[in-house]
Amino acid sequence: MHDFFIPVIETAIRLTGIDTSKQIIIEQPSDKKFGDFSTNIALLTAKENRKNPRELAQEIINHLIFPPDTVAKIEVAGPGFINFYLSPVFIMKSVEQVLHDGDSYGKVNPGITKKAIVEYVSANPTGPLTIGRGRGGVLGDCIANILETQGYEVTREYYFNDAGRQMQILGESVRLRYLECCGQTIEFPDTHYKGDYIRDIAENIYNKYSAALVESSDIQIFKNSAEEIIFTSIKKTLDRLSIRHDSFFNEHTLYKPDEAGLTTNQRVIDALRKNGFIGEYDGATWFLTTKLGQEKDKVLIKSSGEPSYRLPDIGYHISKFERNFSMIVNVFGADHIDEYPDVIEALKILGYDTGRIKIAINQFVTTTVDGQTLKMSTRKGNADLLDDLIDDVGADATRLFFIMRSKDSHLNFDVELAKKQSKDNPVFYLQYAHARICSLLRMALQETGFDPSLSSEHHLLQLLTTPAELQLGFALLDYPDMIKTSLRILEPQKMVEYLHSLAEYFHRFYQECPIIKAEADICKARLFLSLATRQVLRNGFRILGVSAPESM
RNA sequence: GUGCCCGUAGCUCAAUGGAUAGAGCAUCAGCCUUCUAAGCUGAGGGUUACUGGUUCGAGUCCAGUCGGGCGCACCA
Repeated sequence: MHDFFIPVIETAIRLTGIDTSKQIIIEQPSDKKFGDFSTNIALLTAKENRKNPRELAQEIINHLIFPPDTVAKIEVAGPGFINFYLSPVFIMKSVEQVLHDGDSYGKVNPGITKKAIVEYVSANPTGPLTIGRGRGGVLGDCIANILETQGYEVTREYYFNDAGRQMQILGESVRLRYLECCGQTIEFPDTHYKGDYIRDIAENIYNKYSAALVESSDIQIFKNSAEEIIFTSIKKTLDRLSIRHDSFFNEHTLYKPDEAGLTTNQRVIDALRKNGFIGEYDGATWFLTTKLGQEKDKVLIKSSGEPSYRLPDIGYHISKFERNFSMIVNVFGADHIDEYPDVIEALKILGYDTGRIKIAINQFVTTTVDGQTLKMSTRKGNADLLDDLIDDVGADATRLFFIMRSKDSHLNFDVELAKKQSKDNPVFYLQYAHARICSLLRMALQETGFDPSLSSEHHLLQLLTTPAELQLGFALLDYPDMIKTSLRILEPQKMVEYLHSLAEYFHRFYQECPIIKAEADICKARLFLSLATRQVLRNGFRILGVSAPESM
């Protein structure tokens, strides 16, 4: 609706002859008695123009020209707000638009395709996915879904490294468990992976090779088997939550020389060195971040000659730029919070437009079962596993619970609540609204022969004028704006909140307005309104990755 | 010690710098011979951790204090 209001207001301001350097903001007042939309532009510009805000607001109003049957009332209120009230006809015409657009309602048709990349999960294959990773996975998936509705061609990417020290330790951990399988008594170091899955992998190898590998000190076969088994299990877990990736980017790619014989890592070092940000001491190569005001320099190449994770990370982001993504979204957990500023700084030095990069950091998840909190750590092997959670509460509840709170809030996942098949569980509230509409439409077909596809009768919607109907209609009209907001702040939680209100408005409408029992035209109009509501619920559910049951 | 996140109703959480801070759960009182009561209506419940500052206007921005979480490796 911003596009609807802004040009008209801009014109009016120009006609009043005042300074318009301030940006015009259209907002929805918290209370409907202040209108459907409102702007504070008179308040913002009054001082610099030495005018009384209320008088200025009235002057602006005098020059506002909206198309007929759109804005029913405009008034000055409070200290100088301009409040707009939409006409019922306008609201109901928007509902016709929902029915017309169907699955595309809320989507933006791009003139030029913009490319976006969303990187999420990106767990190295050292163990099964934890609940914490799951939150990031669902968050990333939803952000990617939102981007797709806004005209982006989205690449969903998983970045991983199967070469580093952690993978060595993984291989060693499996080898030790294998030796146990062969009857040896071993001492298991604290630094190694202790989870039961390591034993399973070791047994798997033992079943295949018996004791043939006992003498070999080569851990390659242990590492490789572990990687294969673990990666398969990670993908399977993600699949259960409908989280998918188009591209798995192995860090190894960055170690391959180009035509000039240089690896990406070498190119990064050279470019940073040219700009004076590389130093060599203590046998290592450093990114001189102290020059940027940080406390410590950061190692790029270890004294062993291997790159630290930071160097390929920079190279990886260069690859994102070289693949021409106009928006680059990185989703990761709060434990990686210190990782990205260095990468951004390096990219800035190298001349990349870091404004394209958006970081979405999700805070941790604590799960409570019977009031007890569980904590996770992959290495100690006491991780709370994502698979167990899905087994427990199902995919819909898992997804919805992960994103029904803002990503910045430390999520408290109440397992008992998510398990409940009752109204306490927010998942059911949303799905129930959908199922109820489906049931209603089935009944309507049976009783009145209602045909949802009769678009020639959509104009009947304009007969609807009760507060409950208009409130519901307005919410449907608001859907496209809500998606845009959700994208701007990278926050699918907005969508959950919106759908909750939509469901609530529908239930109220259903309660107050007889539908099948109403007079024929009103009946049709109300069925169309229900149909439009179901459409928006479905579109929203699709973005969140929650199923839309036809009956419950 | 330091960087980031959080502190809002009994509990879990909302609130692009706007008007009287809102939902759900829990508590209490109503609504099914009528399209799904997994629903609806109403009531109670607040010094937005604290102290200053900026602003016409602060839960929101700035400074500081207190409390909780996560980081601060030549691990990723």
